[in-house]
Amino acid sequence: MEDAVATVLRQWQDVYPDLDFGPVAVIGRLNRCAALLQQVTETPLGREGLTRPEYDVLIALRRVGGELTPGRLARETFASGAAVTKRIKLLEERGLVARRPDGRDRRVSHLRLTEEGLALVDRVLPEQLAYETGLVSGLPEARREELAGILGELLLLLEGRLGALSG
Amino acid sequence: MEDAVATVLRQWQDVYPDLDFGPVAVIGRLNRCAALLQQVTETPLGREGLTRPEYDVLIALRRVGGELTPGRLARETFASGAAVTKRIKLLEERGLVARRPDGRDRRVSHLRLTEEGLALVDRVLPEQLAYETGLVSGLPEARREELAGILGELLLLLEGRLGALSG
DNA sequence: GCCAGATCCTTCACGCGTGAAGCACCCGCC
DNA sequence: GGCGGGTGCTTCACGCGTGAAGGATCTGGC
Repeated sequence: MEDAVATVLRQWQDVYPDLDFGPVAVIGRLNRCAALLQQVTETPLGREGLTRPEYDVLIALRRVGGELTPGRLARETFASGAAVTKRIKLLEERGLVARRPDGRDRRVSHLRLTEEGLALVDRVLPEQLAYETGLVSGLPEARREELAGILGELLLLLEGRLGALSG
Repeated sequence: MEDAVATVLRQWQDVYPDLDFGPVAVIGRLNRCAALLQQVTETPLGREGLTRPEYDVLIALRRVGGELTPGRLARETFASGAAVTKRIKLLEERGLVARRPDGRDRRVSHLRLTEEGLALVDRVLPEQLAYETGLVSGLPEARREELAGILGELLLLLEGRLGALSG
């Protein structure tokens, strides 16, 4: 029994026997895992009427425990400014997030969770966590830690590399 | 020096000391790695005027070595039928892909790479592969293989789980 | 033969993210 | 003190993917 990417790799080796598809074994699987996970992890959030990116905004605010400016929020959730503007708009309309103008700099505002937003996160986050635990629970504990460790190394590399490219 | 997800995990442990964020260490990093990689791997393709999904269509046709129906192509690239329809349309207009009606079943058609499409793939794929090799080359060979292995296990699990959910 | 239901692809309306442009505002220099 | 450049957010037009609906075609049972 092999995974979908393993099948693809065998096909490639037949087509281009001289090329090394090693990176595809990593990157292809990474992309595929992420795609499946994103598809699936939206399911429990969907029951609360949230998308993943919206949830990401809410939990970013919860995580820092205080207020964030739109710009900080964009950096915190790895999203573009324009995307954050739209998401904030929706979350504000739903009463989950509130805005407070800055006294000194009138370009910025400060965002925080409302009572309702906080309650939502405190309710949903444990559920979501339990759900995600179930998704990876097929992998033994030691294997999961190994995976998290190597992904951490890779992530550090990629962040460095991207930082070098974009700024 | 820690990666971005490690920072986030520390914040979470302060906010909810009783919850286990183990799955986030895996899933969060996976998503973040995939996001960075997708952003970055489009760069060399962009020089050829291709998006990642378009490239995926082309290489799927190259990989199987023959013709594919739109439906097969959708399954092969893990995309929706509607998305494939649009992509085929563009690739046809650019002369990279050609369509041949089926003699027996007039609902379907068979897609193949044109000469030009084949030449494009044979030129771009090695470049792309070299580029991707560079991206993961910071990780030692053994570590990469370990990563590919564990990701394969996880992928197999997720594919099984998703298959169970969706049919 | 023919009809019901299944299959395959395409079309449609819509939502969401994007990069570029726009706008308001702050700061440092002269 | 005012002006140029920089910063922070929002708006805009657009592209792309999505799920649902549509339309054409095949197939099996009668």
